[in-house]
Amino acid sequence: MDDYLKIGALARLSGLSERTLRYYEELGIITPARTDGRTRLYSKKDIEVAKVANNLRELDIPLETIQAIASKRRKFKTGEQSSLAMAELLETLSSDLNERASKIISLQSDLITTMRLLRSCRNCKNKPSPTGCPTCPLEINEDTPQIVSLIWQNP
Amino acid sequence: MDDYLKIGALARLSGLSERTLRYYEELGIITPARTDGRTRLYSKKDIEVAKVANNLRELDIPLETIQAIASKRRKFKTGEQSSLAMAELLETLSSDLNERASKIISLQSDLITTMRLLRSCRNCKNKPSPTGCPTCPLEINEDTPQIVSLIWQNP
DNA sequence: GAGACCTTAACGACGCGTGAGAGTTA
DNA sequence: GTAACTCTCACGCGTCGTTAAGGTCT
Repeated sequence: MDDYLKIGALARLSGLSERTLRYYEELGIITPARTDGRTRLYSKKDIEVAKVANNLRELDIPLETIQAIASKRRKFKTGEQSSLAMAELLETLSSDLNERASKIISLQSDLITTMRLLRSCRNCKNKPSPTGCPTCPLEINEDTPQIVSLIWQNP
Repeated sequence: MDDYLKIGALARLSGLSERTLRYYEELGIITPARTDGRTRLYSKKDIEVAKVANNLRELDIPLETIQAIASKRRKFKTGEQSSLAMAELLETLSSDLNERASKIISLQSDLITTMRLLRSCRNCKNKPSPTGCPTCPLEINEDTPQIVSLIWQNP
């Protein structure tokens, strides 16, 4: 009995809402046991699964992918086949993550450059627009990070 | 005339769909000119904005945030005020990205460990389940990555 | 009896995909 | 004039958040 959590306790522990936990059950991602009164009982394994699912969702990994990882193994008869299929899945995920990571890194450096440029507007009394401040350091040139174009639109 | 793109051309160039470009206009993120026949004409600045928006969306940064960055400046009268507010926005974004990056890195190392474990199932003829293969290297111990619990559920 | 839990059911937001039907452009 | 493009609705989906009603468990 002590080995099981009810939904509220798991929600607090895992960071997922009760609604979300029920929804994941609908999708077959977590399959808790039940009492006679239909109260969900989450085992230690279920708890781990909930945490992992939350971690993955925080990286915006689609539920479809999570579901695939959770269910793929059952579709095979031997460890051989299953491990091959699983490895392929994880490989795909891993290379996705690599792409994301490199995008994040390059965006980070753009952000830092942009914040440095912005610091030189610290005492500027001009109107913050291309027409109000035509010599603004934000005015686009070759070295300006792309993201500046989002800030420095007309008017 | 040559300086403007119509929606189809921009879609091909930016990676955003036509629908998405129209939606971003609804939100005020991109505001193209129009011909007399209401065909949208995107300037070079608009094109940059579209690309940036796409980059940010590929990192699952919410449109709300993109919209905020695109519109915040206009709400202030001087460069001073605007740059302060903008810096705050970018700061928040940057620290979000830091968190994401570190989550990605730790997940990546879990994935690599897991794929290594899976390689030892390469010639296994057992049924891939805790009961079918009780000595499986995936069986959870202290060093097993959390994500394995997603793979290695019952039955 | 109080508080946590159950189910069903429904509505809403976000970020678009998809299609219909009509109009524009080269 | 015709082919290719574009326009404006408008509905639908996934992933929940939220509220509600009415019941059950401990």
